Amino acid sequence: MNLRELSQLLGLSQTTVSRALNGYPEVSEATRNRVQQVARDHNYSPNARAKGLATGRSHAIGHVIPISHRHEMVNPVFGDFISGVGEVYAREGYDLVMSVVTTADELNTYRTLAARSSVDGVVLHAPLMEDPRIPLMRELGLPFVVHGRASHEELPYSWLDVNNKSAFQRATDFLLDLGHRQIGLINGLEMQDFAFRRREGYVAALKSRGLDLDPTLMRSDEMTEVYGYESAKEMLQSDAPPSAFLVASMISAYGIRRAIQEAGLVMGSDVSVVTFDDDLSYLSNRQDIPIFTACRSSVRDAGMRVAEMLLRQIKAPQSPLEQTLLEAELIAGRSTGPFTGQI
Amino acid sequence: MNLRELSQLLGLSQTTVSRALNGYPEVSEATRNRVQQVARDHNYSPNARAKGLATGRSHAIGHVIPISHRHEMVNPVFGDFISGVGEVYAREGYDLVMSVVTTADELNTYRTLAARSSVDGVVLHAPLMEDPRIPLMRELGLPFVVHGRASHEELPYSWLDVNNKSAFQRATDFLLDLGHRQIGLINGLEMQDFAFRRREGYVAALKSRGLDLDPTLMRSDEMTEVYGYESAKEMLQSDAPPSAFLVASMISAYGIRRAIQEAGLVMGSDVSVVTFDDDLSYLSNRQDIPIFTACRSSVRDAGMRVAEMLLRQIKAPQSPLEQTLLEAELIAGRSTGPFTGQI
DNA sequence: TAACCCTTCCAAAGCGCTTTGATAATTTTT
DNA sequence: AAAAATTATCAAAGCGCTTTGGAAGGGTTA
Repeated sequence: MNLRELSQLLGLSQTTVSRALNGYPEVSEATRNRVQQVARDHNYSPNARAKGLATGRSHAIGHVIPISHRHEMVNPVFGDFISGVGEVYAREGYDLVMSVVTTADELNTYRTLAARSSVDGVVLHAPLMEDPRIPLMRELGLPFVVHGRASHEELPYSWLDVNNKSAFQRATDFLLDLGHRQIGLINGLEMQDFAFRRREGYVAALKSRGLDLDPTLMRSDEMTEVYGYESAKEMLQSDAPPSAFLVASMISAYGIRRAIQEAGLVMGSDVSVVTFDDDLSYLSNRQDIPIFTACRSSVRDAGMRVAEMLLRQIKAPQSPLEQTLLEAELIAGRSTGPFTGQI
Repeated sequence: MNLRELSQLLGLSQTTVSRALNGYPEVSEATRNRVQQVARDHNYSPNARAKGLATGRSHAIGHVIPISHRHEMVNPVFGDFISGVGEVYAREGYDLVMSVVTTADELNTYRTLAARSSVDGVVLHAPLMEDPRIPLMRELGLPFVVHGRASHEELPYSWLDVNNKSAFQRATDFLLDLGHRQIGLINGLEMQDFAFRRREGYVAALKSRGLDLDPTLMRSDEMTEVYGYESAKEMLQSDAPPSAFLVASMISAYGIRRAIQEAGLVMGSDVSVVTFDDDLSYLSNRQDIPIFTACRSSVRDAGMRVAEMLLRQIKAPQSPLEQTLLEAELIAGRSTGPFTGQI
């Protein structure tokens, strides 16, 4: 069922039917109702490609997911983020077009996306400190919003980010206030902007109390369970083991907890742990009393906000760029306690 | 840069340029090379919508992700599966169109997808035992492949599934061979076909040795860490605690391990655990010796195969339906050992 | 009654591509 | 050398929609 058939069925022109369905005023209420009714009865939906060709927009948003071929990591955060943006897109009638590409093809994928004009805008994920995608998007003239920030980017752009620095600074302060002095930092890959900023927060907190940094207490890698486990295990076996850990992901926190238990220690009394909690649905930390003390910021919520920002920008291209900085909550759970000197 | 501009630039007709770029034979090699060169120089890619409108196909595959609004769960398996299908789509020049919808809207989303003809085919996720999507897809005439199976569906359809029953039957046998008799089953939601089949495997193994089922040892729920923890904790506190657990996901297995450690027991000697391992990149169980004894089947690999099946079907609609049954490997790790009677 | 103005509808062009059916240009066959 | 076959190119139609620029029809006003 296409527009021509539908209009013949109704004894009206395509013009009138199109206007009736798209809410234009120059059609009487009576005909509009009749048209809508018949369209519904025949389960008519306009052909997406034809509509797009005529209007010049695709009503689709692009998400490019790079897979490094060394270790095909799919960030677990990704699912929840997508579910957040996806909900908004669905509500607003936009499609989500995803391209899974190798990091080598990434920039070309954006070029092609723009050249074929298959999307009206894109969301940039996991920015590096200096990210070539941002100037590229400007060059291509494609609306975009960055989830995160690129510290070294000088020109303005739209972004939404969690205040990673203040979150980790507060978390570190929290541990310091509990009396901990040896705090292990189990960070994500520090080429990623978020991880770099978290480290800055950790460093700032220590510095402001005049404490020295101990490089043996600072790790940076892909945030798996095993990484958390191995890092914590090694640190706990050292001569001056940390009495607390600050960790960048729930999954690695599980690993740290395992290392603590395996060492015959108790998390929350012997060793404290503070984690960053993206509030993932399958890795929930939400109990009566949360298992982990954590900086919490829902990545699903971030996805919804990013989507709204981008759609606003697409609908009103002249509107000013938006920047949103979210503060993570620091929620106290069972995994922290005062320094006991037991370790 | 569009086709008209490009052809003017070349002093050729649109026809010739189009044929040159699409590999048709009725154009000389000399002109073809010239056309391709100039197209590349000007970064020309044909407009996706115009091409789709002209050819009648979208070169896109739909994935509909339902979010139950009770608890906005995004299955962690999802990310790896998407990265698998996405890699194949990218290689074959297809887009991945994702719709995140509430379960209530799900069927209508498929209807709309078909009516607007925005995709050339769809992948069905997480089938129920009796799944209304399968007859609907037939009605809509949209090519589709199911990841999993629907036990109660009678007519043939394309699917790819892991042999969940034999996997859990082997796993149960493995535990029985080690001397365990009280085996806790921490299953997924049994309205899902895969979970139902896993349970069948567990039941079959017990029955074939003349053992009775103990309903207090069988749980079914969304597979979170806390679910694994709570279930194991309760079972271990009972009068006749299990000496082994069979669990449907790595995440819940983490929870079980935690409950075991917290009870002062050692996983792998006091209590054995076998899990299903989807080989997720961020939850890797791949060590020199795997942490968990597990039925392993890579969901990323499954995604790649599903995508290949679907694209084959789209390219040759008359070709017969394909059914693929994968066997999971049973890999021995550190989490299992002979029954000691210590529990 | 004529002139004018809304309201309601429509014919036709255009979006950027593919593809059909011809037409020139060249080569081969008779 | 003329006829036939092949090669290389093109003009134009069509995919299904939106949108521009009218044009009827009915009601008001002068």
